[in-house]
Amino acid sequence: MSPVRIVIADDHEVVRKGLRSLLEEQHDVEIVGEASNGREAVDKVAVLKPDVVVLDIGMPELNGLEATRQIVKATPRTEVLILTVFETEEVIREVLRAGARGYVLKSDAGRLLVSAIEAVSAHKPFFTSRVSELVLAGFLSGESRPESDSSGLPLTPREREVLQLLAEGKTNKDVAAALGIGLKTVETHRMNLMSKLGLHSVVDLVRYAIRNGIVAA
Amino acid sequence: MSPVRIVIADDHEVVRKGLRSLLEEQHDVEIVGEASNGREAVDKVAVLKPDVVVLDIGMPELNGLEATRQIVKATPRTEVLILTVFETEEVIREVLRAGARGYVLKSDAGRLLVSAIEAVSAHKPFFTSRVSELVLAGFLSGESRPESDSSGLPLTPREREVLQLLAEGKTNKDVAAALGIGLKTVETHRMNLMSKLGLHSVVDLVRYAIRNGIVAA
DNA sequence: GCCGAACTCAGGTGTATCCCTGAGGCACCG
DNA sequence: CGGTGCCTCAGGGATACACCTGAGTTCGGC
Repeated sequence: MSPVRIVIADDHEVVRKGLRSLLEEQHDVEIVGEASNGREAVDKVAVLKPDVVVLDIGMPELNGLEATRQIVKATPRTEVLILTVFETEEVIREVLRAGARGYVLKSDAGRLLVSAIEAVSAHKPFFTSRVSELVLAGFLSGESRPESDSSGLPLTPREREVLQLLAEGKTNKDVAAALGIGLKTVETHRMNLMSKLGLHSVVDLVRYAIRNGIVAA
Repeated sequence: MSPVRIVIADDHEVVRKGLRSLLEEQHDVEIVGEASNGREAVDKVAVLKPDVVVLDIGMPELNGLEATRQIVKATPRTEVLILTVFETEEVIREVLRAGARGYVLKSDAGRLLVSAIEAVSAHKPFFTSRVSELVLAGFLSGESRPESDSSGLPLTPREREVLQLLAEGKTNKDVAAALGIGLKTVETHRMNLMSKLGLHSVVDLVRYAIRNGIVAA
């Protein structure tokens, strides 16, 4: 059986070289190319047509999400395996929807990455446990429990507005004044936000808002 | 000549394993330990007393800056080499001032990391070119001020520690438990923090911590 | 014209926070 | 050996937040 041919895309050279070294310890894989941004990844995959491309999400030029879309379209026989630090539900859902078959967090064990490559190269999906939870929750909420929506929901415009103001450091009272609505209404929005996002404090809301670009850090 | 003994600290397992694999290709280095957060790094360095500790900056529990301070104080014979994605002047200055001897960006070449370890293990400083520019610029632009300090009041080590834990979403009670101190003590630290920084809520503290790289967003 | 989704508001209970004052132990330093 | 800075902890009062239930409005769509 011929070795699994892989292209690695990550904007940090040290990380790429580390991954290359780590993966080449396996005798049945071959790193045929590297890319330091999304556009380069798309091009190299199109030329080299590897079995698997390992993609980071936070990359310049073209991010991993958009790169996934283009690779899936242009080189459908190459499987996409995401390797990143992001673990917010939005990002995971979007990238899986775009066609990625695997999702591994950088905080996961190195051995998991090897397993993920084995699985994905055999055209089987592979998710890290934390990602699996989210995928499963989305599956359940879509299939059996129509009402339980602790995840997988869009925020309403008003909720985003409240979230942004809260993340800017305003108190409930400040937000109420800014929007010209009652204090209790703001509290309701905040409660709904935390419920939808699975968070439990303003601090978490702020971190979420910054991570998702709703406010600048 | 005996091999250079190294401890690696990075919160991403995949990255640690990659670095280990990359560095062990050199016959003259030995990875004697790994840590996934700053506190663990400080502890392992104290026990293992390696020649070099490779530290990431964005780590939970205790960030790389604070870890550097504690390592330099507790285990002065171990040289600190920073390996991170941060390249803002403020962060670089702070960590070098804290006692780090080397600074390499994750976007730099893997070969540079090897060179850096060689230099640092020989007790010689090593900077990436981009870092060198900043260091030089700072040197030229008159680092004449004695040691008064950057902006406003200096935070004590304990305060920075409390700040980071709070910014990670922990409540006062959580922080008290994590540090093994009383709830009231945490409240005092928090009060002093807000007073020193001119802030008035935990949300502001979180934003401050993220802006200044004390915690990752 | 009814239904659902979004927005609005209220009451209540418990916990967390903010801010103040005060104070003991400890290490370092002139 | 007294001073200073840091860490530790306490009491208490005012405010804000977390979580719950319930409910009226508007507006667009089937």
